[in-house]
Amino acid sequence: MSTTLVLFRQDLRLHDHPALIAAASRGRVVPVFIYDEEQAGDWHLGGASQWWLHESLKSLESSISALSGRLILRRGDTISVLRSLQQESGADAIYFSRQYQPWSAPLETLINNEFHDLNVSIKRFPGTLLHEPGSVLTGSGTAFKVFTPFWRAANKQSVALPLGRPDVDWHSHPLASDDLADWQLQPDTQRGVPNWAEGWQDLWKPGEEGAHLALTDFLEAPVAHYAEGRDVPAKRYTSRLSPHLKFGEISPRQIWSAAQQRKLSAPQWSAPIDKFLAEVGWREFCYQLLDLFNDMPAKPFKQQFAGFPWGNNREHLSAWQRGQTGYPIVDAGMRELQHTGFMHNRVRMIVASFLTKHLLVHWIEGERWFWDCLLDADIASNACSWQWVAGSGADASPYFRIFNPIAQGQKFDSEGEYVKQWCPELSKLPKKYIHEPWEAPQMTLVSADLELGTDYPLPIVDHKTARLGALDAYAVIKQAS
DNA sequence: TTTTGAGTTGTTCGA
DNA sequence: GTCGAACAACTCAAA
Repeated sequence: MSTTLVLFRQDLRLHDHPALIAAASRGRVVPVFIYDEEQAGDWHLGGASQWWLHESLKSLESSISALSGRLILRRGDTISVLRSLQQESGADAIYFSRQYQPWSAPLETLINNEFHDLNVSIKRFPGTLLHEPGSVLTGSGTAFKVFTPFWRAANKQSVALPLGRPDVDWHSHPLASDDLADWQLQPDTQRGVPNWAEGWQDLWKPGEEGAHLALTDFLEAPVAHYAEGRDVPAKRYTSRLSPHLKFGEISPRQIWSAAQQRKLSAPQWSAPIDKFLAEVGWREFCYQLLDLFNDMPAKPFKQQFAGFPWGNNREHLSAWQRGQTGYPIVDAGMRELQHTGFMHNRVRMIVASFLTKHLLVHWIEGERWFWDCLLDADIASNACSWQWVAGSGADASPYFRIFNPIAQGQKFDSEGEYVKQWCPELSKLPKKYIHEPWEAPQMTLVSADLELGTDYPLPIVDHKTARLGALDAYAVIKQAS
């Protein structure tokens, strides 16, 4: 009887899991998750993501327990842990889903080398992307660097139907397993750590079941309004699937398949459903770009940006991080991020444009902050999106596209609902001034119980001046290219 | 090889 | 108040 170690990584699900299916078909299965803090180097899981990981593992643990199995948790160096687990369990194979982070391929090679001479079969399986990097190419065989043609070409390829959950003969040997709580992935108020994740339990339902609920709820009705609604941060017209997808609680092809079915049952919603799928397409696009350019998280994709005159104003960066820039839509977004581990997509663009263009702070600072604060922080999407906003990425936003935080607020949060939710000190301000409180007459401020500079900051930079400054800075790039 | 058309999400200015 | 043009030129992808 064969025994296979299934190494769970960012694929914390039991359905549509090719590695698990293959393992189940050959005999007993030992499900393992290894918490390796060194593996990703600078890009170890951020705080918010650690919270989610804890919850997601708890969920996977209980799903496996319900099927009379036991998820083995171990902490430490992946190779050493695998070596001892293989010995303890007598496994003759190790299966896992392929991952695409820059540090994943080297690790997979190490695993191969480690077990090569021990007669342990190492196999990796797809399951994290719709299209493997390298499988969607231009006519001349190169990677696409523009999204639209990439997605058109990708859509000409078929996507297989998702697979079901296999019947698994779980290994019953008493292997030692860590207690999840000992990993201290979450703030521990008993140890005096402030509970920055207060209330997150009510906002999110990590785990495979929660992922499918989110998908079903979204496709049930909100998706109908997706095309325009996704731009309104006060409304719930986005899927909020990103953290589930990041941890692989749901696979992109499960999403793809459910969306295609929805197009059949609600053909009138085909357009917004395709719009939604294009966002899944962006995730694919980002991963194939990362595959093409491993340094994406730290280096500009466009060479000429290496000499960009970024400022390094720590006070500006700190005001941005704390949601104290004096621009309500920016501050609301940054506070939503702090309080929920999430930020609405439209607002992500606004705050990112503000940091990189108004404040001329290097995009990598924003990338790092998002990495720590976002539940859905994903190495490919995060890096590509920051570079897209900054202008240094593939298919990037042109340099002169500088979001006006006042106009964006007025356009997408016209009633000021979103701002009032996250910046309660502005809640009595009439909506005429909600996106530019400094324009309000003194009388209005008094009756709104608001003293600018005390209750809420004055703008840390003037929009018009900052915009011109950004255009100047980008002129340097023009000359360089 | 050369040519041609197109490219996620915007803003400002002036008619 | 609304609308179109300018912003600036480049790179990509396909014919």
